[in-house]
Amino acid sequence: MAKNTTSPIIVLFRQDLRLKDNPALTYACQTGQPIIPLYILDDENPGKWRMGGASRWWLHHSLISLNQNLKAKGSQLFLYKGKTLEIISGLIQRYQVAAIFWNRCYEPYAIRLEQKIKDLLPRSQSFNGSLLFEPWEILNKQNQPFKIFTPFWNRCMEVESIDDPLPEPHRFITKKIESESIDSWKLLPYHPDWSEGLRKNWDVGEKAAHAKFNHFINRSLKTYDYDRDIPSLDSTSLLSPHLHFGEISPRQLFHATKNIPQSDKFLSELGWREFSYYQLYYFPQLPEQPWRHEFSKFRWEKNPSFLKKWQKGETGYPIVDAGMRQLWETGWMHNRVRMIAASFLVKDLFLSWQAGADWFWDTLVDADLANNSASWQWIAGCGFDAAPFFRIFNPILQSEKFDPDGVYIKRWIPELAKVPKAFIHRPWKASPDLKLCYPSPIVSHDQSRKRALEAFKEIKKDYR
DNA sequence: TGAAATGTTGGGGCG
DNA sequence: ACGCCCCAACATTTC
Repeated sequence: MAKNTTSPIIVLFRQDLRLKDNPALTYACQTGQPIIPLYILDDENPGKWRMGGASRWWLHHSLISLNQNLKAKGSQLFLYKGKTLEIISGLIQRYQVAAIFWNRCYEPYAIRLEQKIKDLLPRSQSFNGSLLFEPWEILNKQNQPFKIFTPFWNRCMEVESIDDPLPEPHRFITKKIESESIDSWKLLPYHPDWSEGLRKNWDVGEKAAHAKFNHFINRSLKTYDYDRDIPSLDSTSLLSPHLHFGEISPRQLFHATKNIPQSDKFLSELGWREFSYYQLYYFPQLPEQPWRHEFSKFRWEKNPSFLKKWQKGETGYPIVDAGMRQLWETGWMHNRVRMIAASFLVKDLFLSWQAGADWFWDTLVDADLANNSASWQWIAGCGFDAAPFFRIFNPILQSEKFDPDGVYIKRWIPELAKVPKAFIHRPWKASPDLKLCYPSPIVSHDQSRKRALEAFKEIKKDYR
C-alpha cells in the first residue's frame, strides 16, 4: 500500500499535558498529516502504581485545560479509558493510523508498554519531553551510571547542548474520532468530596503553570537559596505538580533561569529530579526494593495505629503534624517538612519507607514515581547518595530552626493557636490549664533515636 | 539537605 | 601576679 499522506498520526499524551515545548506534538504536526490528540486512562498497566486520589483530581482538571487549549487551535483532545494496547490497536484498524508519536515516560511499566506500541506500529516515534538529559547519555569515566548526585550533576552541566524549548505548533489538521466524556471517568472525589482544599490552592493547566513560574522568577528566585527552607514563606516554586503532569517542561525552566546569577540552587533541584529518573531507569525496582541491599534485612514495625496517627497529623510533634495536615488539605507539602515528616515515620515510628511512599502516592498532587521513590529511599538511608541512616532529624530542633515563630505550625494546627512561642515546638511542656485538644507525643524522640541507631548497627554488622 | 557526644580553648572569677 | 577552676564557645568525632 502506498504511503497515504492523509492517514492520521496519533499523538499520545500522558505526562506532557501541554502545547508548548511538546516535541511529539510539534513533529507530528510537521508531517502535515492529520493529528489525533489522544489521552488514554489506563488503570491496569501501572499495576500497584495506579494513579492516586489527588493525582486523579489534578488529571481531571489538566485534561479539561488541555482540551480547551487544543480547541483554541481548532482541535480537541480525544479520551479513552481502558487497556492502552487494545485501544490503540482498535484505532489503528478503524482509522488507518499511520504512526503514533509520544514523549517518553520512564516508569518501568511505561517503558515496557512503549516497546509494545512500537512493535504494533514500527513507524512510531518517541521523543524526549520530560528530562533535560536522557539517563543513558550520562555515564562516568568507567562508562557506568553515577551513584552520587554531585558528580552526576557536574557531568550533566558539562553537556553542551540542551535543546531550546519548542514553540506551540501552528494550526494543524485534526482527525476527528469518537471520544468518551471525562465526567464518566469519575476522577473527582465524591462521597465525600475532600477536594475543597485542592480547589482553593491550585490552578491547573499549562497557563497556570507558566503564571506560577513567572511569579516564582520575579518574587522568590533571588532568595531561593535560603528562603526555600522556611515553610511559612511559600518561597519554593510550587511547580512540582505542573512538572509531573508536564504542563511545563524542565527545558523551559532551565532555559528561563540558567543565566540568572542566583539560579544555581533552583537548577540543582531540577538536577535532583533528573537524578531520581536516572535512579529509576537503572534500578527499576526502586519503588519497591531498597537499593542498598543490606536494608532488605530491616524489620520494620507494623503498627497500623501509629501509621494512622502519622497520616492524620496526630503524632504530637507539631512540625510533623502541620506537614501531614497540609498534605491532606492541599495535596502538597513543603519540601523541608517532607523531610522531617518522612524521617519521623522511618526513624521515630520505625514504619517502612514504603508505607510512607504509599500514602504520599495517594495524597500528593505531585505524586511522581521517580521522585517519590528516590526521595523516600534517600531519607531512609537505603537509596543512591542517601542520607546515612544514623543522620536522624530531631523534629523539635528542625522546627525551631526552620519555623522559629511557629507561623507554619499555627497555620495548619488551629488547636495550637494559643500556645505561647516558647512552647510551640513542644506543646506538652505548656501549662496544663491551656487545655489543648492536641495529642501528647506518641513516642519519645530520644528513645526512638537510640532504638533506630541500635537497629542500624545490627544490619551493618551482619553485612560486613 | 543532622544531632549528640566528646574534645579543646580561652577569658574571667577568685583565692 | 599566679594558678586553678568553671564554663561558654567553638571544633571534632561519632552515631
